[in-house]
Amino acid sequence: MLSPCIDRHIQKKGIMESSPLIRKLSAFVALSHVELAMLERLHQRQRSFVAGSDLVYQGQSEQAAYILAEGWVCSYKVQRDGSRQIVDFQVPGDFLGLRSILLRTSDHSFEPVVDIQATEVLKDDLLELFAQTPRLAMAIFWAASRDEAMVVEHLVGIGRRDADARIAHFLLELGSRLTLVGLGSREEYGCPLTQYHLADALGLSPIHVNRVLKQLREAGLITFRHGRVTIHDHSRLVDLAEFDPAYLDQTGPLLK
Amino acid sequence: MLSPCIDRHIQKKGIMESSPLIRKLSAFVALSHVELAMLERLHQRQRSFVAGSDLVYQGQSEQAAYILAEGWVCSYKVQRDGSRQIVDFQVPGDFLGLRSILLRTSDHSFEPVVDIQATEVLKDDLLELFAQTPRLAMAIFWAASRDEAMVVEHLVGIGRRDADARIAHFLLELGSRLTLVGLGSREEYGCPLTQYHLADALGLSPIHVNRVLKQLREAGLITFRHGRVTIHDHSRLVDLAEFDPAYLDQTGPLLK
DNA sequence: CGTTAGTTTGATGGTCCTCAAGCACTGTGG
DNA sequence: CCACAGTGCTTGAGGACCATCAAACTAACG
Repeated sequence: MLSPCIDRHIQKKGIMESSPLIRKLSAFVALSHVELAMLERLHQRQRSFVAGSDLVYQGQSEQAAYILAEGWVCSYKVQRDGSRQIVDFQVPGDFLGLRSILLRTSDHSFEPVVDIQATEVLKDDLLELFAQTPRLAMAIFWAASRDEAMVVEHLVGIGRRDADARIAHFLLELGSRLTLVGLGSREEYGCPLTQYHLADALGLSPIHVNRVLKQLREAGLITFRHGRVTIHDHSRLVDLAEFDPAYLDQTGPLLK
Repeated sequence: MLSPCIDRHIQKKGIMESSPLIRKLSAFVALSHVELAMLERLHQRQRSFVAGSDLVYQGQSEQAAYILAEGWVCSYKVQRDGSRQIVDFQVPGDFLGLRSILLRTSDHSFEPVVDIQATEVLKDDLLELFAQTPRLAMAIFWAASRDEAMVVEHLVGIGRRDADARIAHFLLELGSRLTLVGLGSREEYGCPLTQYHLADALGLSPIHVNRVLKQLREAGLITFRHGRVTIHDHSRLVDLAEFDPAYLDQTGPLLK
């Protein structure tokens, strides 16, 4: 009667209080107990970082990645004139710096938006994981592919959508991502970003972001306020943003 | 006296007429003979595609990637209103659709800019390669990371650079990439793109692209004409574009 | 109660888009 | 040989979207 007991233990953890990463990867593969245990072992080396001071500096040449456990981070590049472009936000369950682990220098910086908890993952840990459990390797590669798809969609938004659609699309994407890891719903989610963050991410000025947010709010579509995003009319918002979540690829486990 | 002979054979191929992919990966790892042979074996299933008709359709769910041997391709997403955003261009030696191999649906389309030659790579071939030669897997993962870094830089360009700098940066990046695979020099390279391609890639209108190109030409910086890009004043152009090629990570073999 | 971070509003102007049309080159068929 | 259509490049005029400058307002916090 031992193994059922272990079963129940893991299942309980898996369903009740599983880490955001596990929830996310479960959208791709149904993870076995062994794989869950491997992932668990990865979560040693817990680190904390305070809001505002960078984790990784642009130009730094080190080889560590992180799994974000709690809080929000943004990755960005700064220009010579001081303006910055936020490339992406990381929410719990996301990897940080996975891409730059193989490039000679990190090509961008990470800044915690709020105080965060993250677990450090060394290059060698990852390579070992890849060698031992190919399915897990696939799952992590899937997560990386999904991250890149988000960057691509972001690119399309900045290149081809006007400010309204751009903001609407961005807030809808965040909603989907947070819902996947159990931190939001279709109607609302907590969001510690300022309007300046939105501006830096979307290639707009903070003033214009403010005006568009006001407009969306008064149109009864969405409210962005006091660290909370509330979606009043989901379908009209989707229509305005031309939001098609297919690129997020989170419609349920693919591999059994 | 057999193995030296083979040696010379491979070396000759390696230096004189090696494939663009091999030249590119050699910027990351110094490849052994075994690894070279593995790569060679990947180049079965040669395919040709004609300019204009898509390789992979947006929304298609299939799992093949390609290695581009000859010609140019662009990957793009179309909007509902018909405008399109080109995400990236692929030149010889580049992978196509490597990312979408794990996502349920391809999140973008590929269009050959000119007639192309490409070799098809199946998911399983790739997985087998990964299992057998970890160093080669690393090299391919490096190439994928580099591709993503280019998309990120592209994002920054559209978000934060004005039209002049954006075009200058774009043409400088192409020059660096082509030089790496032996298809260009610091001063010039062949380029089959139209001004419409530039517009679709850079989030500008074709009209504006034309005006800016004229301006850059008259300033004695760069000429984009008759399928050829000529860089007249490299350092001033780099300055205008704030071009820092670090993100391309092609400064020579990293792993011995 | 002053300071700071974040939000809000107004006025002005520039970059870049859209509409419109002419030009150059290439290939095609009468 | 020449009209022609098609593709790509070029130029002009007017206007939209969004940036910049300036400043008031609110809320949180020591």
